[in-house]
Parts: sequence; C-alpha cells; structure tokens
Amino acid sequence: MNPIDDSEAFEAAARLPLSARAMAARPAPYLDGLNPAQRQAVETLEGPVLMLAGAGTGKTRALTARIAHLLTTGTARPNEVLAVTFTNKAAREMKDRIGRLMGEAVEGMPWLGTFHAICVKLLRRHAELAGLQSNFTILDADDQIRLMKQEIAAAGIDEKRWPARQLAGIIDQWKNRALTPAQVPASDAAAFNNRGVQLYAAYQDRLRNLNAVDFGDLLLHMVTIFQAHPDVLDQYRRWFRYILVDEYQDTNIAQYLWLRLLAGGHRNICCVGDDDQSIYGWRGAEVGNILRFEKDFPGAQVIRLEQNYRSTPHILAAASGLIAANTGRLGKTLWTEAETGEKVRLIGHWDGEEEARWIGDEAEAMTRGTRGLRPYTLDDMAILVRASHQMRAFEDRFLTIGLPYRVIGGPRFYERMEIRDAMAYFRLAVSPADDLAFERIVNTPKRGLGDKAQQTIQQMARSHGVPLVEGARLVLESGALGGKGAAELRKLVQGIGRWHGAALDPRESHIELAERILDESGYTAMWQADKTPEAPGRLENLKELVKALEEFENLQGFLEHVALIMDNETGEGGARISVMTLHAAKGLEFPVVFLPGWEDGLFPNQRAMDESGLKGLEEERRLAYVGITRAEEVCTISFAANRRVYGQWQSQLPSRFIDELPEAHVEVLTAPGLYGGGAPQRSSLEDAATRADVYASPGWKRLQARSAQRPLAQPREARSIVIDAEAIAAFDPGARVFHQKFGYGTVTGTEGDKLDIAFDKAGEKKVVARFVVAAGQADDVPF
DNA sequence: ACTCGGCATTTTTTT
DNA sequence: AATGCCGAGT
Repeated sequence: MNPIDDSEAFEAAARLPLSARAMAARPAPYLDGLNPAQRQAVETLEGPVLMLAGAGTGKTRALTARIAHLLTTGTARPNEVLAVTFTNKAAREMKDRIGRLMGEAVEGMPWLGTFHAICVKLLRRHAELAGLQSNFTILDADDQIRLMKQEIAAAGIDEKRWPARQLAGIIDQWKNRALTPAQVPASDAAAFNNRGVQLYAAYQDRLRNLNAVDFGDLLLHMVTIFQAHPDVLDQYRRWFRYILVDEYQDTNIAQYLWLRLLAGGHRNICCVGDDDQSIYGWRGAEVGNILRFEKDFPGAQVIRLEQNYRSTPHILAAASGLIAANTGRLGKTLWTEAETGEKVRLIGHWDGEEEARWIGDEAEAMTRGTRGLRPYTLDDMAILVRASHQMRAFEDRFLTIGLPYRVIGGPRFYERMEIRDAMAYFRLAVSPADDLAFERIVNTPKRGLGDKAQQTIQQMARSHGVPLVEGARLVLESGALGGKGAAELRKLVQGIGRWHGAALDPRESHIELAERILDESGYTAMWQADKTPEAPGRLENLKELVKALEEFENLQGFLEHVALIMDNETGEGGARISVMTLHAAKGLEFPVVFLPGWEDGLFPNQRAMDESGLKGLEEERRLAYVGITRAEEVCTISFAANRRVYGQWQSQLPSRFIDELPEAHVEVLTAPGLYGGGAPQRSSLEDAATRADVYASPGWKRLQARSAQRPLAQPREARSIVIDAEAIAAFDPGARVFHQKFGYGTVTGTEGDKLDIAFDKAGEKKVVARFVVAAGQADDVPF
C-alpha cells in the first residue's frame, strides 16, 4: 500500500556502501550454533539452493540467518531481498527474528511477506496493465460467491443443481494454475455444465468493471503482466537480487511461475520446504514443484536439514514410521540428540464427549504434573483437530469446567456479520462505486428497500452504466420510488456522499469518521434495538473494530490490511490451551500436543479420499505427520468409538494411521478411575471395553476379538462393536432390526457381510451388518 | 416488505 | 445440531 522506493534507490543499492563492507568485517553472531548443514544453507548465497528441511530442523533459523548473512556481508540491501512466506504468521515471525538478529539497524524489509501481500504491492503499481485502477478492492470469499451467484443467474442456470461454491472452486483451480479464461484447456471445457469457461470470462469482466480482484487474481494478474511485459519483469529481476521462499512445497503453479519468472535472470533463489509437510494439495499446491526443483534449476545445490531439535526420539520415530507409508518422497532421515522421553500415548474413548472430557482433565492434571511428567502450563499445550467443527466439543467442555482456552483460526473476527457490514460502510466511504458493498448494506439496517426497490436501482444503474449509488440517485430523481423507502434511500445516498468527502479530507480523523458512519447509518442503533442475546457481543465487536482502526493512517489502509490479513491475534491474558486445526498448526510447536479424533472417515477424512484417492490419503497422512511432529515432549493421540455426525450417532473405526504407528514407540493409556464422577449411567465395563488394548488391533475387528474373549462383556457394549460374520449370523431373514439412520426394518436376505433390509420408513436398503442391532435390544442403546 | 416456519444441506483444510 | 433457503402468511 505504501508507494515503494523509486527505482533509483534500487539501482543505487547495487553499489556496496562502505558501511556494509565494514559490517562484513564484524563477527557474525547469527552463525553461532548452526550445524554444518544449516551453515551451508546460510552461506551458499549464489545460485539456486533447495533447502530440504524436515520438521523441527531449524528451518526458520537457517532462513533468517541467511537473510542476516546477505545483509551483514553487504551482499544485498534489505530492499533487494524478496522473501516470500505462505502465511502472515510466518512473515511476522521472520521479521521479528531478523530484527532480533540484526538489531534495529535494519529497518524492515519491504519485500518480506506472503505471496499475496507482495503481489498486491506490485499490482497496485501496474494495475493499468491488468485493466484495473491502482485502488482496486480485494474481494473476500463471500463477495466472490455473491458475484458468481449473479453470473449463474444471468446465464440462466439453475443454481440448485450448479451451486456457486462449486463454480468458485473450479475458477479458483484455474487461477491456481495461472490460466486466464482464454487459456483454459479444452479438456476442462465440460466443467460446470459446459459453461464454466464462459462464466469464468464473465466473472473476470465483472471484476474488472468493479475494479476488483479476488485472491487468485493477485498472482494471476502478476504472472500475466510479467509474461506480457518483459520490460516490467526485467525491472524486478534487477530489483530482487536474492529470492527466498518458505514452505515451497505449498506453492501452486501460479506461484511457481511467478517465482520462476523473477528468478529467471540471476537464479539466486533459495527455496525451503519439506515434501512430507505438503498439506495444501486441495487448494492447488503442487508437491511436484519441490520434487522437480533440481530440474527447474539445473546445478541447484540441495541441502538437507535432518537434525531435529524439537521432539523426543519416540515422537520422531512414531512420525517417521507413519510417513514412511507414503510413496514418492524425497526422503529424509531425521535424527535427534534429545533424551528418550515419553512414548507417543494412545487412548480410545467411548464417544467424542468423553474424549473432550478426558483431554480437559488430563490437561488440567498436567499443569500440576501427572504420570511422572513434569508440570506444564496451559500455554505449553495444544489440541490439533482435523476439521474445525471438532473444536466445538472442546469449547463446550472447557467452558463448563472453566479451563482457559484459545481458539486459533476459528470463525474469525473479520468474517462476522456485523464486522463485514461495518466494513461495507467503510468501503463505500472510501469508494462509493463499490457496488458489492452497496448491495450488502442498502437494506441493513432495514430501510424498507426490498427486492423490488433494489431491482429498480440495479436497472437504473445498468442502463446508465453507472455504479449503484449513482443509480440510486437517479431513481430518486426520477421519482420512481415513493414513500418511506425513498426518504431512507435519500438519507443513505447523501450519507455516502458526506462520508466519502470526509474520507478524502486528510484533516478528518478516520476513527471519528468510522464512528460517525456507524452512527448516522443507523447501524449501531439497529443492534442496540436488537433484543437477541448476541446483540451486546456484536456491539462489543464493533467497538473493537473501531479501536483496531487506531493503528492505521486512514480507512483505506485499514481495509487493505483486513482484506489480506483476516486474522486477529487476540491479547494474551493468562495461560491458555490452544485449539486449532492441523493446517493452522503447521510451523508451530508445543511441548504437549493432543491429537483427537483419529477415526477413519474423520481422519483420514473420507471426502479427501473420495475426491483424490490415494493422493488424498497420502496428503492426510502428511497431515498426521505434521500433527505428531508439532509435539516436543508429549504427544497424545485419541479416538472415540462413537461420534455424532450431522446430529446422528455413528460408530467409528480407529484411524488406519493408528495401525501404521510403530508399536515400539507407542504406549496405550488405559486410565481407569479418571471418570469417577463423569458418566454415572455408563458402566466401567464399557469404558474398559472401548479402552481395551486397541493398539494391538487394527480397527474394531481385533478389538471385537478381544472383547469376545472377555466373558464379562455385556450385550450392550458388544452391540456397538458387533462384527461381520457373527453379526450376520445373528440376523436371519425375518429378523427385526434397528439402524441408526434408517430406523426399524425387517431383514429380507443376507449377502456377504451385508444385509438386505426392508425398512419401515426408508424402504429397501443394503446395509453393512455391523451398523444394525436387533430391534428388541435397540430401545436401551445409549445412542 | 418483512417474518416465520418448514425443509434441505451441511463439515476438510485457507491465502 | 445448526444454518440457509424458500414460500406462505402478516
């Protein structure tokens, strides 16, 4: 957003100033304590370098030291280094660490940031080459979907059969591959009912008219510009003399092309990554990029970082054993000098609730020290889940027992309704032509402007080729709208005009303006009048939003920040246990890690496997690897036998990944007695059964074998784990049965381990026998 | 124009 | 279970 330095400044930087040469003579503290591989990665400055850095091998350390080395030796000045990260978090951390290494001497690196943040800066300078103005707005996912819905409707396609989300996904994939509508290959022509490409083109036109871009465009436009304008590319090749890329395994094709174009001249590019931690295939990341690096950059040096400084040997071994099941890896042998430590702990639970309860209790106990472990603080602990909906069970539990927790990456501040509404008002103040913002708030708060009124405005605007605010003004002049609606609309249009004037005036405080906008628009009043329980919270959030403005010069700067960052690091407070998804946990580490929900279908995720087959399964496995390797000292994996899915109880099988863990590094926890007060209606026998020596058995089959040997096993618990042949034997044709989903029915035949059942309500179905119980017994089934 | 209730769909991950 | 969409009723 800031105008970048003049090109002269860049050129001047090429000469080595005396000060830099003097600095080069200083001792280099950033080299202290680096191992030989790290040191090599730091000191090999020229030419292409691939740093293969396993989990916890000091990758960030090497990367920051490398930058420090570039700067300290005077090889490059801060503005000549292009350092790209994948997440804002990573960018922030790198900035901090460089600052610490270099002291305050080096004022910020202007080109250290995420792909997206850097591309915004570049695209603002060259917007006209993409048919945009430099103050273009960046749309978020919500805006995208709304636009696409409109396009789909305009094309006369049934949105029910062809949902906008799906189109968004398809277009996103194209953009990830740096394909403009004209470049989409014929093999993709059938996409989205044969209309995909056409809709893509229409959508892009629409974006251009709105002077807007989506996330994918940021890269797509830059790649297109670089390809079409060699002079522009050339300029940046000279500016960015050294390129560093973090998390290279997560780059998509567009990002890859962008990097190749920029590095094409000098080839001073250093990519850091770990093919075993590639977990973003679903959004276009290409592991191939990292696997192919040596071909792309002939003569590249490949440096392997294999000494792990994070985890104990058992944890490392468990993770390595698991990931070994994947094919097509570059292969690394991680090792550590750390003391033996704890084995990976494994525990099964009756259901998801109990799992949450157990983890809560265990976390609490661990703050005092338990099972011979040292005491930990809650800040030391993290719960890493596969899918964000799993977080809820933990939130519920932690709220009831009052365990402080922090959710990272949950429903985010800037995605909340009231925040987005307020932001839409701000957007209109900055650029009144922002039609999407206008649409969002014309009738929020209620102004008596329903569908019909809005259509009138749309038509007026379209026929005159002007933005909606203008259209609204014209509608008012034409008198086509009467009554209350017209008066309210007039107030709104005038308000937008006023706010825009104020936003342009540098003497106006943008904070006061923001407050005024929310006030005059009636938005604050709307929530004040709202009696629902969440209204006070929303008003709080609005206050917080205004407060967040203080850190910015003006509204525009703030809006930009929000579009790109979309996260809010909420303040510290006391120690808290962190809850987040596995994806969000990448790059983080914790002394104590809980990995709940290791059940087939949930993790590995069924959909991932359905959609991407073996590739999907391997990505899931890498995700499991990422999870385990987040742990420094204690790693606890757990699963539940029963879980609510879509509000329905389902019995779950332990994850196949559990069986892939090397047994020698895993300890099965059976902690009876922990549940004394927890579940009075459940017999401890059931607990024992679900917690039976699960590790020794792949899935319920073996578990079942075990509980069959146990004469005390009661029918009720057996029922939840009824299996195959035996199960079928129990159901002759004519038997009445009960199924979780389909209800009661009568068995009409058997086939293998499946039963043909005529359900009373759901009709004829073929059902795996173990999902069925005898009808008479079903009445007291606990779920 | 707005509100409410019934129905369907949902949950993988995110810059 | 929880949300979103649609149609009917006010």
